[in-house]
Amino acid sequence: MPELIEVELYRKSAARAVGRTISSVTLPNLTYLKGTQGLDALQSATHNQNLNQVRRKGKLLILDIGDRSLGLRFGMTGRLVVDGKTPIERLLYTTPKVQRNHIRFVMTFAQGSELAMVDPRGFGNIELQPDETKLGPDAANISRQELGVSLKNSNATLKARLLNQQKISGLGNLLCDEILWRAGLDPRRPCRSLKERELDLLASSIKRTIKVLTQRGGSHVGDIQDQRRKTGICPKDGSELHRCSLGGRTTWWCPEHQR
DNA sequence: ATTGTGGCCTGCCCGC
DNA sequence: TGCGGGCAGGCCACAA
Repeated sequence: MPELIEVELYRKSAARAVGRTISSVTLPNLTYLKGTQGLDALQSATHNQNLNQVRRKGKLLILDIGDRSLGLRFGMTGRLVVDGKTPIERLLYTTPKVQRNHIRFVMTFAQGSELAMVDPRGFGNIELQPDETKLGPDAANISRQELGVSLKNSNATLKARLLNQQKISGLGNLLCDEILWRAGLDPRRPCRSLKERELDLLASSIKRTIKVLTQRGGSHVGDIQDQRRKTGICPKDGSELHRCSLGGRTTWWCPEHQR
């Protein structure tokens, strides 16, 4: 469940390797390489090149290498390990143990040490020159006006739209539920039904929730996280939370105050 | 075009 | 006790 908050931690962790020279990359399973460029292209694009910068857009971590870019996607269970350290030991829905066959990608530096991706379920991938324009504005920086554009004229449910990385990037299932719970908005609402005042609320809830959960240390430490289960109770008003599937993801919300 | 669904894959938990 | 089914959710291919 690496969402924007976790990937931002990965970015900071990877930043320690900026300025190093890449001596080799290892990809135990070729299916982990996504896109049109093959292994040869990846190797020649990285060999003896410098890691110039590390950026993030949504859940995509971007390594600028020489004059190329390499995108890292972590799927549900992907962790970044830099110089043998990972900023997140415990990830929801997966084990903290590092198994050899879960190592999906290793970048070795001439200066020593390495940057690696560990991903038990293998839903993540890497891609040379990922198309960053496919991603909507980053949720951590999205403006009120951009949010309006992302949601307007859509019949999709609010929840599904917030999960759509092309419209707004970086939010995953847990963050979405927390954001909507805090904003008091029903996740099943069609986007186009939102009033201006409600969009204001949503925009500030996105900002606030990301800030608070970043301080707490992850997407999984929201106020309703412990209640995302059968007979879970709304921490605000004590109502029993409802559950349904929206955008293909399990959604929990409070029928009392989320309207 | 837009929106919804299923499947990828592994590990954990629950019930029989 | 041990096993198997269900579930977790990021993302893509595909369906309606």
